[in-house]
Amino acid sequence: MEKASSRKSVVFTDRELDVMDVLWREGSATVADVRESLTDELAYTTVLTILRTLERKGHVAHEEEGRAYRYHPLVKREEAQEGHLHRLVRKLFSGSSSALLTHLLSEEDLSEEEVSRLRALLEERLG
Amino acid sequence: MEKASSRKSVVFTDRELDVMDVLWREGSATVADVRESLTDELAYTTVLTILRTLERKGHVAHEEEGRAYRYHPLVKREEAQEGHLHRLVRKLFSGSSSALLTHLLSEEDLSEEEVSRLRALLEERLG
DNA sequence: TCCAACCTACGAAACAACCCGTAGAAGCGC
DNA sequence: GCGCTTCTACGGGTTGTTTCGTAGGTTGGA
Repeated sequence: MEKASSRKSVVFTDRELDVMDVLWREGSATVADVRESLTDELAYTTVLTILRTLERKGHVAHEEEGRAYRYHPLVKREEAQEGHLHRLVRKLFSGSSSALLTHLLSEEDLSEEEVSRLRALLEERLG
Repeated sequence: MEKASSRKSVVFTDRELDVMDVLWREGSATVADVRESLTDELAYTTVLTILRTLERKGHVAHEEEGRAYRYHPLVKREEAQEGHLHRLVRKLFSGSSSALLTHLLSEEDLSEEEVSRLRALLEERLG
């Protein structure tokens, strides 16, 4: 009997990611906080709706703070990164992480500093 | 005046990716071909609809072959990889490619061979 | 007290993704 | 010719995303 990992990979929509990004950066935030931190100008109720959706999906929770709600993330940024990354690898890179890495190394513009940091990481990995 | 890069980054939906994957692997394919190559069992017309959508979006084109259509991709897999990757980096990794690389190196299971291949790539990059 | 400001709840419109059924054209076999 | 198969065209249903307006509650101050 296959006992699969019961953890479902975490994936967000574009707008949800914008909102989650604020929560991850600030730790927690009210609706007004989120709205102010977003680069796109959205109506107050729009932000609230997104947060309510995220809560329904189990990605955030809230507690009352005065007459407002304070929302905080229930999933870590790292989990989302992993979820989206796995998806990308599976769907576009034929399941090969190294193909993605190769692509990144050759296509993206990395600073000298970044390159050498990666090299250090690889060395450690090989060590 | 800001003259932005006129190239819009190529992004596909999940199902579209499934279909594009077939076209990229086979070079070109008829509706029936695509349908057979897909792992999920979809109705014939469903596959056709997806292909027509992709054509409307300018991602594939077709020519007649006998009484059927033969579809072929207009965008390269690499372009899609780049598009999705950029999106991921921008939305989840704060625009830092190296953060993604670091994540990949530490989290994913890479074979020894893959690791050394990457090291070679990195050396080349540094040289 | 009463109004303006701010909050949540709710509904709904617009659009896209996803899936498929039916209609109708075209060809093959008998 | 006639029926069966195979193909495209088209429309529609369901669900999810995104956006916002309106309603109604609460609070702080004039």
